[in-house]
Amino acid sequence: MNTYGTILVADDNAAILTAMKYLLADAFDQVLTTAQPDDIVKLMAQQPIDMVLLDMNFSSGVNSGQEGIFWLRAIKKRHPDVPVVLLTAYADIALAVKGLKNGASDFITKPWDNDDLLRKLKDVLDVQHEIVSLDEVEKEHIRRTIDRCHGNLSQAAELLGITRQTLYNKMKRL
Amino acid sequence: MNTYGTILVADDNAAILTAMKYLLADAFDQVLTTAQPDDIVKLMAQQPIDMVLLDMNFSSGVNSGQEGIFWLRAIKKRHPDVPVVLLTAYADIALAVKGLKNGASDFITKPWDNDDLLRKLKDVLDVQHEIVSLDEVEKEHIRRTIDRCHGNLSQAAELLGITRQTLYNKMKRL
DNA sequence: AAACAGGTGTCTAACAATTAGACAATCTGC
DNA sequence: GCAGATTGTCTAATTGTTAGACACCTGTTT
Repeated sequence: MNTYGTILVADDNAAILTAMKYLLADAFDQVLTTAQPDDIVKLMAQQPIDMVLLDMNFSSGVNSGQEGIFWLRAIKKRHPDVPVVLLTAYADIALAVKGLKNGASDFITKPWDNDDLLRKLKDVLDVQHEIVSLDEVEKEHIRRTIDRCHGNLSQAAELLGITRQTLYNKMKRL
Repeated sequence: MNTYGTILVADDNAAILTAMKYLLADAFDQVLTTAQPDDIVKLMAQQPIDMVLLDMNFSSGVNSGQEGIFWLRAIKKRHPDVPVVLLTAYADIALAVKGLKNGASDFITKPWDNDDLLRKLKDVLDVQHEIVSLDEVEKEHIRRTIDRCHGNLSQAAELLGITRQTLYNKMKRL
């Protein structure tokens, strides 16, 4: 597998879109670009997108990154599993933290290093979690809930919305 | 509820530990401090800790933050659900991203604003305490898996480790 | 010391969910 | 148009879940 599927690049600067098209052409099957953030969700509804590279400063006069956070949320709301990598000209720690808390996979500052950017995008797609069985998810959530209840099984069962006996059974089987 | 439990502050600067003791005394039941990172896991094994505030630059000559990442990983490995907030003197975006990717809840730069820091710690603990029923976790995981299979229910059921009929039933009930 | 409250481990019997297996109908790629 | 995969639906056997109950243990209150 030497291709990483379809990537969508959203930036209001046409020059950056062109640069990205060339930079990403080798690694990705298809490189879509748009200068209009409204198109992101539309495009994602029309065809499967494997990754989004999103500029944080769409409204040209605004550099708070709030615009980018808004579109990030819009993407994550509909497609929580599609990784979004953020791109910004302003190296702002608070913005990076906010972006990651809202589900972004990485945060890259302009000007970027081509090799570094490619490596980061590939890393994100490589690490993208494999699908786990329902049982494993259940087991993990039970483990964490019991941990949070400091070992109190009655309380854990109540929080989990199951009976204490069912919790016993699940613990035995898992 | 005007108390947020026990917080552990780890920083090799004694002055900062003292400052934190005073700053956090009102909001937290108990404020533990240590200048030795080895003590963090030891203390957490001895008593329940609700939150860790971790300095990123323990080895005084080193400012890469690698030391902090190491201890963050050590904490998260044993206690994945205990929130860890990072503290650093060097506003480094790459370090902040790495910290959050390794499970940190927030990232604060020195010098900090007292009110801002308190608010961030409280925010972390407020969202932390949300408890999710097993059904909701199940529902969410099913939704995501079906999404990833592009709507192919047979494939989704197989990945989830359940039968197609069971998947139908769960979709109806949830 | 006795009463109490909360948690544990275990059991039963009714009920609900899951399973394998089957079937025709529909969708999809070639 | 055809073959393979997917869907929607069904049955009967198996398994899991539930409410309720019981004795037991541990700390706390009276």
